[in-house]
Amino acid sequence: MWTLDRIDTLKSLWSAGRSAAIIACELGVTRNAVIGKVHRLQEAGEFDTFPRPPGPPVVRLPSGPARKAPAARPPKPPAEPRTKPAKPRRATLLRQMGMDVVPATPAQARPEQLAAERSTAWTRAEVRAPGERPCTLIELTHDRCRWPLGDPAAESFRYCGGARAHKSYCAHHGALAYQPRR
DNA sequence: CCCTGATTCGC
DNA sequence: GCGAATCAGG
Repeated sequence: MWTLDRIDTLKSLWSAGRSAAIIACELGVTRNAVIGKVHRLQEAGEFDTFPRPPGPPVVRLPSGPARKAPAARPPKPPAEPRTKPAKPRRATLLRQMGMDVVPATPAQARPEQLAAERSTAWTRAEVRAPGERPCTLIELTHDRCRWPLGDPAAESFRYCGGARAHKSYCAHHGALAYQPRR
């Protein structure tokens, strides 16, 4: 069911450049459900202030070197006919959500990956806002600021959680998010 | 084959 | 309104 909270989460994650598959995993629905809802919100004019920013997604997958192919494989037995279409594997979706994407030590991080992370909007959220009460997605209710803090792929990722004042944000972050045309 | 969003249309 | 199935593409 698309509650107000879930719609806000959808808008927040979609606007942050997260893919439909990732948002779907977060909300416990399918990718089609997410895409369909986004389209309906746009149709209803509800997404005017939540455009998907142009450019590549905020969280990028490493395009990494190809895995080594196994030397030889025994011939596969003919597959059983499927009764149901295959669902996307959860492991794949989790991998997409950023798990295992960042190497254990910074020294092992590939330069292009670090560059991609530096260029994301998330690194702008270093400044502490007044009234900030960092919270997880689960704790993020409708009346709390949805400004993202830190790397969404990291365990430490939080939302601002301050009192909602302007659109989806507290007064401080609302002023950052919505600036008058200069 | 991995993935992406877009569209249609029965429910 | 919802979202599975399908489509079109990287």
